Amino acid sequence: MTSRASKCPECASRELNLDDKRGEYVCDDCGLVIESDIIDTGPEWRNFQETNDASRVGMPENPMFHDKGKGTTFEWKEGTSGKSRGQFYRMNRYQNQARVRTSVDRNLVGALQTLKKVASTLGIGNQTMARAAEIYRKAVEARLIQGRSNDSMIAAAIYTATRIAGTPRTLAEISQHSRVGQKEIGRCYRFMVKELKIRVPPPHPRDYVEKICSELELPAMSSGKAVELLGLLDEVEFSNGRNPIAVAAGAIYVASIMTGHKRIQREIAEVANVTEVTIRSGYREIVKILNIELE
DNA sequence: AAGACGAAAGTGGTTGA
DNA sequence: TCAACAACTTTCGTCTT
Repeated sequence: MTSRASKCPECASRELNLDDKRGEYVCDDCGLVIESDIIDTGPEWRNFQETNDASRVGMPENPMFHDKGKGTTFEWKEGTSGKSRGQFYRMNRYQNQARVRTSVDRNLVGALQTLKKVASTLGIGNQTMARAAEIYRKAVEARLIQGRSNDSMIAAAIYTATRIAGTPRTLAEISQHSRVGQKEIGRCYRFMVKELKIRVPPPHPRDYVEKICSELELPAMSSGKAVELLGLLDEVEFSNGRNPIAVAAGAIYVASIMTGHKRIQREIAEVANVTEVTIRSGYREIVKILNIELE
């Protein structure tokens, strides 16, 4: 049984949504702000935008650089004389030494490279990658890395970021691309989320529909139908305690038949990484609950 | 032959005493 | 800490088209 940790303490609703700009979780039903100041992904130049004070506040921070892109580099152009070239070289070197001085920064330099590599082989977008970097930075700053390997914490940060972004990757997927075992990633994830007080919404079957459907080359009509079915299933809390991927797979099977683009159970089972048996029992329950006649 | 079906036994994680 | 438990997997023989 999968536990559903995040519930609204006020009205017990499970509809908690992340307000990206404000870094808050808000209950859809009663509007209660569950926790604030989680991760601020908004631009850092609000001072300039929100007031008429035109003071210069610098570029938005880029979490993919260990110093968030704030460092200075000195450049020379073709034709600069040998003497000043040497000067520029020294200036850059001092500057770089200064930038990488603290232990946090030293850790971050290598880690962000690894993070980028792992995330891009997983096909994770820049937004989510940046969020993972931000989470990882917080973990380093909170001294959570000691006793754990960098790589496993990087993997955990990526896992967390994809879940928050609503495009969750499985532990197995991340494990495959990162040389860290699933269990280890899971352990680090739980530890990190707890220590940094990050609220991660439970994954919804809907989050997996796009990915599975596109791998099956199903048209938007079918994925739309699947999402629609999942919406109806929500009303009876069908997916409670179930593997959301399995639920999504079952709904997609039904939707593929209903929309005339049938995919066989084995195909769906393969891309969703569940067994045919699971899809079978899932979809049988779905058609029963929703009173759907197939064929 | 391909696809769907479901029984039986086993696994790993959660729950509640 | 441990047993009970639901969901899920693996395996495999059977039914349907």
